[in-house]
Amino acid sequence: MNSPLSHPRHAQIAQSLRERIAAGIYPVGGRLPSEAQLCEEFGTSRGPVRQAVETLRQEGAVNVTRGAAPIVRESVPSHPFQSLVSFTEWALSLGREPGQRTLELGRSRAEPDVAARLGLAVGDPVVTVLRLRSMDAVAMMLERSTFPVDVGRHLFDPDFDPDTGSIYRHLRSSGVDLFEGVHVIDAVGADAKDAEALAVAVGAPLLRVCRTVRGRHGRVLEAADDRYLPGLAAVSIENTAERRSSMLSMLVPDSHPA
Amino acid sequence: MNSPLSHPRHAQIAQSLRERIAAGIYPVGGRLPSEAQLCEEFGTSRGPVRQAVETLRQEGAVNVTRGAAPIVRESVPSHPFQSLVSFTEWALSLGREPGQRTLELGRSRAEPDVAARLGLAVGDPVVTVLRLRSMDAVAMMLERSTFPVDVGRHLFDPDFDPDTGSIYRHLRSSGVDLFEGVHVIDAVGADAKDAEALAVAVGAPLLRVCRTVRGRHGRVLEAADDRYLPGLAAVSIENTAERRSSMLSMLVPDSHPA
DNA sequence: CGCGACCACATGTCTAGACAAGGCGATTAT
DNA sequence: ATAATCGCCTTGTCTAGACATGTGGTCGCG
Repeated sequence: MNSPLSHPRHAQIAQSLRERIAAGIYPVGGRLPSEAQLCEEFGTSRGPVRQAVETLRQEGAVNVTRGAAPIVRESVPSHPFQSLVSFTEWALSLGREPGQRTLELGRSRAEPDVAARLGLAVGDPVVTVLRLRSMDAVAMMLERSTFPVDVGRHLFDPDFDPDTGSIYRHLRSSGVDLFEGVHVIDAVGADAKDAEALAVAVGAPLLRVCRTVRGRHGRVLEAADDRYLPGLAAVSIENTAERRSSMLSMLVPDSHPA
Repeated sequence: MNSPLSHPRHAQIAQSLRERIAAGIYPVGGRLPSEAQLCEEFGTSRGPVRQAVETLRQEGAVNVTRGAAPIVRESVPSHPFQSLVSFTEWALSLGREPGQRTLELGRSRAEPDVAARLGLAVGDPVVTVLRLRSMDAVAMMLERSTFPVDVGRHLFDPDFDPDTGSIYRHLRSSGVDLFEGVHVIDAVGADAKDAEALAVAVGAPLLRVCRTVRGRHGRVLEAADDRYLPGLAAVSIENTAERRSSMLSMLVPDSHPA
């Protein structure tokens, strides 16, 4: 019977703290109020307050130490899941104008590598998209995306224009539940298609991000290969000694060096 | 400091659960015992048990849903902080043999870019290391590392051999408290030094990881520029819709220095 | 045999209180 | 003036219990 239904108290408190930090009410380098003060202000016990502060700590917004109130960290804006999966959301969160030009869109049959990533058999039908993504009208990334047909068919909906809207927003509104993503990052030399679309020489270094997006029950809903122009984009990861990180691991291919 | 026996209960429970998952006692796809059962087994109230399960959830080891016991996820081994900062620890955690050859080691004066990252003035004295890192005797990465003098001076200790030991292990045992790291990842073309050390052509694509490691109070203790041969190493990041991630953000430089 | 309703059980959230351990400032001693 | 000390305050950990809410299997009905 809370006022904003379905939002638990700890989430409300966390959101309040986020907004106050963003507004400068709690300045960078300064301290948050103590848990006791927050308890009194929000009228709760320590549980929800501690959960809210813990959330902010995980987001990197505050530094928590025993014995003293949390310190507001220099702002590394944290990105919700959408920003990590959707180029459109990412650009908007940076205050920039996302753009896209669809170079190819159609049905085809899964190649072995894509089939493996999607969990399909080789030759199974899939939907593939090739889009050139830009930010503030500057070409930045070439996106090769592959969906199983029951997901990709939404891209042919009459109310969706792949040159205008965000694929992810459309998929979400179509009831596709994107839950988790794995990003594998490495460097590659531009192939012929990359070179033409991004206006670089063949073999020029590109930052490749292979995204594999799954639904809540683990089914792969998208396998993508994004190639970014270096210097325009980079991936930043932060971690501390306080906790293990499942979010980052460096991988070495199983195949041993030849 | 922290004796292993002084670990709080929730950490002990989390470690037990990790080991049981690794041993297959809780098989992948199966369910953990319910909180009530764990409470009884470990003789605690729900608090520590919930904290332990939450830790495993953040590490990506289990999927937690309301109404049913957590499901053990397909194992993506999570890496503690050390593995992300130390090439040696990383290699060992993969069961491989780390190697290194020190190409340069000495004192110099901070260039503008390094000075900015270390929080020093241009021309301040620093210690720089250039090492070729290998795994199972295969060259994999060229590491350019810079330390403030009061940190880097430990590299000249008579009991330390930069061609044998892990720099991080030595620094830690010298009392340097490495607490958090930021990794910025992009792609670059090999310069002359890279090309020679890694045996590739000038301009060949390399995966660059710029590490900035800080102590507990935010002081920068190391600024490094690691360049990996593509195909031998990649960075993997995982995140879900359940919570915001401060650990990954894609950056766009405001202006773009050569 | 198919299927919907139901219920036991699971996790999510919150309360109130207690003690332990560390930080930080004020006070005191050198 | 400087350094060590003391004590208050803050966070870390844990207990015991309560209610809300979602899952999944069972059982009965059609």
